[in-house]
Amino acid sequence: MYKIEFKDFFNYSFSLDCVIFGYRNGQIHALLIKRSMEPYDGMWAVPGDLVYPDEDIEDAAKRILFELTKIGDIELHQSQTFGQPNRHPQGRVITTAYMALMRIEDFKVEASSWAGDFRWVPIHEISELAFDHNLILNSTYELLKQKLTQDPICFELLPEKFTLNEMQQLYEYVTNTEMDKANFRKKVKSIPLIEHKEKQVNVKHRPAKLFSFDQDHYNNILETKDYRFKM
Amino acid sequence: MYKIEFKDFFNYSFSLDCVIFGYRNGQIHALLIKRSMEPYDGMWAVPGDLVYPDEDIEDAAKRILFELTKIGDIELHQSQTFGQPNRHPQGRVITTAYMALMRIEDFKVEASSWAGDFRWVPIHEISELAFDHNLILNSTYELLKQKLTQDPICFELLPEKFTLNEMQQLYEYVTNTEMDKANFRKKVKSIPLIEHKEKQVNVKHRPAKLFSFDQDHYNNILETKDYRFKM
DNA sequence: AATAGATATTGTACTTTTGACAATAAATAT
DNA sequence: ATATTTATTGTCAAAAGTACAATATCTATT
Repeated sequence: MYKIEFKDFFNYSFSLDCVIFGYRNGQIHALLIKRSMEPYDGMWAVPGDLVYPDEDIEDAAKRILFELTKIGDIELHQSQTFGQPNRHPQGRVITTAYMALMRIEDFKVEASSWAGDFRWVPIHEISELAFDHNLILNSTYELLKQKLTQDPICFELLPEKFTLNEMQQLYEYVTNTEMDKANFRKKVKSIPLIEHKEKQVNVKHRPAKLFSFDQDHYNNILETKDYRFKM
Repeated sequence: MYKIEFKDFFNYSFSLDCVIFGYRNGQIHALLIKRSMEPYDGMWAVPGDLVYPDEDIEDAAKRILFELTKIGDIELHQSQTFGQPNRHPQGRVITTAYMALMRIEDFKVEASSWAGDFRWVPIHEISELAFDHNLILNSTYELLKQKLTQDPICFELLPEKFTLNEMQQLYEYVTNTEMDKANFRKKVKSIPLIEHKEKQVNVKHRPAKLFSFDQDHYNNILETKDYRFKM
């Protein structure tokens, strides 16, 4: 039996992986990058990076996200932590996954940030990824689906102004069930949304009313009513 | 600006903290240990330990739990990961919390395991703990409360055979609301429980029927019915 | 301007679930 | 036998959920 010395306990490394989901064409996509270094050179992966020695992990997740997308001030949800001893070929690296949701059209490429290529890939068309990233991605997608039924986060995926049908399609997609329009509307009516006078444009039929979600407005309403989001 | 070298990224340490909840006298308790070494010598803390270099983190959580309680084969739920740079005075230690639920009466002390003292402390009477363990404990208690409404885990806290009133009291405790007996029963009736012919003994009134939860039985029923636990 | 086509939006009737509260049942103690 | 105490079941109205029908409002076409 070998003896473990104290210094052996400071031989770990710690990384973060940002699972970024976006919604487009009725499908949830994940943002993947193509690795341009070993290990797993050339393979697709969830964007991640090592945590700096003096950096808080939540800050690190924000930094990585900003370096990649130039988007700050976005909400991050901690997902799970993965620590199989052999998950990284170059040493003991434990990783925590964070989840972020964004509108794909808000995403602006910044050449400087990542050497390799990147892609939005529909969640059901993702092939083999580097490391244990398939596991990380799938677990985090499960978290997303769960959170969508409990918290008003679908609005982070939908356009700033959206129709109720767009919202319904998103829920039909993630739950994989068809829903009745009228009944869906009844349920949504209890959510404190902002109702615009504007309507859809460039459609060749009756245009739908546009709605949006405002966190402050939502919080204000919740102080008077007691309402719990549930879908 | 200092240059970070590759080796600096392998200067971390990684620990696990096991938040163990038990139920007794109508209150949720957490198992705490008294530290008998620096740092925070003499303070109470959530039991935790460093992860061995070749050890999977879930295995580590099971090991720690077993060393402490001699209980194996218990379900562990990953809670959150905490990584503030200064959370450990002796270096950069990132920690993942795991949650375990048990019946306090099943707990057997083993002198060999932990030098210091230990205690079951009611969750609302916990004072200042070592490290950021108050944060860890509170966050994990929130997770417990949330899981209790979604998954059939209350049975890990209740006695093997329990009455519906005992179950109701547990839910009244965690939600901090009084519930109607009749309506609580109606809700519980849809959960596939085992109903015993036995009744409560040593009570000076009409004895209540005893129930228990069996995971296999539960899973079997779920294959035919489509039922989703919800409290 | 009238009409067809398409989707948005509202309404209605029925079923299921929830919530408040009353009534009955089964034990112990006197 | 009766009082006491808690267990368990029943009832009824309100609320929420479900299926489906009816109406409204746009564009495109004649």
